[in-house]
Amino acid sequence: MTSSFFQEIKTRRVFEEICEQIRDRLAEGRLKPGDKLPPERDLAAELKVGRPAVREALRTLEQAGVLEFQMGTKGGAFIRDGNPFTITQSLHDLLLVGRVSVDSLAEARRLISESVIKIACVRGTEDDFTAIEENISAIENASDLYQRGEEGVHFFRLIAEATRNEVLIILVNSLSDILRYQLDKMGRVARPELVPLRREILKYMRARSPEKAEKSLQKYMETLHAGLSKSQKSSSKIRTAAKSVKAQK
Amino acid sequence: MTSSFFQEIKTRRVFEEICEQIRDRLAEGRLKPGDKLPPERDLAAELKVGRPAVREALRTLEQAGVLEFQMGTKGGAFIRDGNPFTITQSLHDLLLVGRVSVDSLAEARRLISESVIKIACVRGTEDDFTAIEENISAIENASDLYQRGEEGVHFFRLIAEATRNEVLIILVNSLSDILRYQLDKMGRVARPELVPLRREILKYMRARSPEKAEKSLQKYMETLHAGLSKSQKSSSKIRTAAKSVKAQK
DNA sequence: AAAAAAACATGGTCGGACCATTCGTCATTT
DNA sequence: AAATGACGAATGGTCCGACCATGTTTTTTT
Repeated sequence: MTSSFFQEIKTRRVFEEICEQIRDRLAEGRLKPGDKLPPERDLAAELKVGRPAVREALRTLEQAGVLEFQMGTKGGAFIRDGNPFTITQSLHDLLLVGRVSVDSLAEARRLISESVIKIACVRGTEDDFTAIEENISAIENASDLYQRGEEGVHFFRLIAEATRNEVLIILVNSLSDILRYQLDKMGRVARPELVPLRREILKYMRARSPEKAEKSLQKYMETLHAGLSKSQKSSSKIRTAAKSVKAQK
Repeated sequence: MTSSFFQEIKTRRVFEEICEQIRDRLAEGRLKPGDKLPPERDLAAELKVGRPAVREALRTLEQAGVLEFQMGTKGGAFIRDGNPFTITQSLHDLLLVGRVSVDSLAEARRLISESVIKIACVRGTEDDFTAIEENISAIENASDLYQRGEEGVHFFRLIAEATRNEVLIILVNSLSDILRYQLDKMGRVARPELVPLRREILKYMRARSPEKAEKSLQKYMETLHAGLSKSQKSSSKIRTAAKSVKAQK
């Protein structure tokens, strides 16, 4: 007999049914990004449930990045085209409750980035490389360490975008945002030794040399993550990154 | 003048403040997994807000995988140790609203798996390999295609677990669950040609040969994902995977 | 002592009310 | 006639109080 002969009994709550119905309409294509849901009161009447149940369902879907709200007349709940920040939030929550470590996040970023750069070498266009070049200049000319950090995350984002793979872009961005926040917490430091490496990476991308670009990126990552793992000892100092991490539009 | 001279005005809603306070308590270490929050009514009184606002906040945190609820006396809201399923849900929602494609999910899984197996070759223990061996037997002896699919996902999970990296485990599981669901939708097919490949992968893992194991995995992935990209044309048939995908405990 | 029933605490749901924000309309002013 | 401002309507945001559903604890009954 399999271990799943009996399945766990879970009381279905009203708001869960509502969520499922809305997700089903999405899957069927009867709801699409940009569409507006009926007013809460109408929805409640139609579903024969109370308004609080509807609100909890909509709130859940908002947190999931499926809905967004606008107030006032002509306001309401709109289907949005997703919100990659939910991935960041989820990963950060897993860090908060100790389910994942900073080390594992850093390693995941390193591995994914190494795959990403190889693809970016192949698929990147001259426009991508130009954008990266401008970003590198922006980093070098950054007026302060904060701005430098912002542009540093952007550096990874631009490389990921060159892959044209939405999932990789989202993952790289989420991991970068979280790790940058963790690095910031233990004090920002200048890393002038990274300057030549960035240009080296770009050079190899333009030369369409995945292996060399990957090698350069590995050196880059090594420098970037140096000292990160020490943070684990003071995990109680973790702060919620949601306040500082910029939402990914 | 920078483009961020004016910053967007965002009305802070009450429930958002409550969420932030709870996340802050988590970050400070004053709340830990297993802890129980005060009853909703008490929380509302303490925060000088209404019970609905508290409920919406708790609901949001439940959806985020930070809280779980139990009913009855001695019930309440408990801090849980995270819920990797939130990642699956988020990625699936992004697929539902068309923000990511099945192709990009498949490619991401392929790339991450290729990195994962190399690490698993190095860090895997004999226990890991034994578990994988038993899994392979389970796949071959599966009574039906459904069970075979279940065990097939488990195959990836076991390899990922050998890396000892929580983030990689979660990502591989999430991507596998979503892709398996997509594959199921277009009809399950037997793939006997995969049988020898699995044993080949395991053989190279035991031999600690990352490159050879990766090569075998690439062949495996190629077969597995064959025909997946056609699914994009009928994206309207996407169904919510939440009903079928097993929660990751 | 065991079983059944009642009491209780807690989340789940409901209905209604009122506030806050936004947009459209229309009167007022210039 | 055009800009300005006041008002009202629609909608989400919040609150209150009540009751239901569930699961634990206590009491009562057998």
